[in-house]
Amino acid sequence: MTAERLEAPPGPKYANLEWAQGRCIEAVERRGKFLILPLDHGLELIIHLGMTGIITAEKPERHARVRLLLTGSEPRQLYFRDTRRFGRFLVVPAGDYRTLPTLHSIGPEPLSEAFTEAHLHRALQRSSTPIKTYLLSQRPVAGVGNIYADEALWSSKIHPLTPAKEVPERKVGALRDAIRRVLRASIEAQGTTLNDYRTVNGEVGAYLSELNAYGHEGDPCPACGAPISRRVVGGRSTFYCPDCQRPDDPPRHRPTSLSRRSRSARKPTRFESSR
DNA sequence: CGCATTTCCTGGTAGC
DNA sequence: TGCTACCAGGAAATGC
Repeated sequence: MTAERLEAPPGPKYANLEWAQGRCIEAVERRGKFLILPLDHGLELIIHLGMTGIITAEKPERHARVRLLLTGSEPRQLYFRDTRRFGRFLVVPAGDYRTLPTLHSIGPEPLSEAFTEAHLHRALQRSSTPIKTYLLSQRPVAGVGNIYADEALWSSKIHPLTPAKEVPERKVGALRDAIRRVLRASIEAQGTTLNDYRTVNGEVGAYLSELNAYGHEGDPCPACGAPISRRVVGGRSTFYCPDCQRPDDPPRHRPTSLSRRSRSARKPTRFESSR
């Protein structure tokens, strides 16, 4: 194969493409959101699609960053198109992730047996950063992005600003299960298309219609009817139910319209008061 | 080291 | 219509 840099400036996001010259792709693997393609001669091709990246056999009219020439018995061309340049496409010595620090500290695959409640509990004990931000760091578990962090926290009734180590022990199992359930369901629906995302076959993902919190500011919470709130956490849009996801214990029973009314006059929660 | 904030990047759109 | 301002977010860089 060969890999040719097209509309892409020099820099760490598209590094060492010349090393791919003459190499063979030996496998296609994945860790979290990173694609890892082991090459011969002890190299690896690392691809991260970012927000808008896609691998396509058709030459894109715009934003083609890399062209791969596969020189097998049946030569093929593949293009990496990446409108917003949030993606990466680079060659590294196998396992040398010095320019990809997230791959150093990435957590277990969410759908693997390694991602247990005990693992998540231990991981959460290590950080006092807000649980939402910590999930996005990829450290406790791989592959959770902004949408699925919000959905999993909504499902497990955890306020996104809760310091990771303060997530109640009894909710850790629910969070682990919610992460797995949400990711499985989204994969089943071919992902979530807000604007740009397309599957490898060019189709939109249908999980958008299954979202309970993300993007639903002001809409009634599907669980309790309270309006979904939005605020910025760690620089990212964050949607949550201020009633289901209270910092302290959630209601024990399904709320009635009477108890909802009474809660609307409740004192601000610890996170609301620090705004 | 931990944690918070800023940066990268383009296209779509709200508002005037 | 044309302009500016802002928003979307994964991961790295920067600041303290």
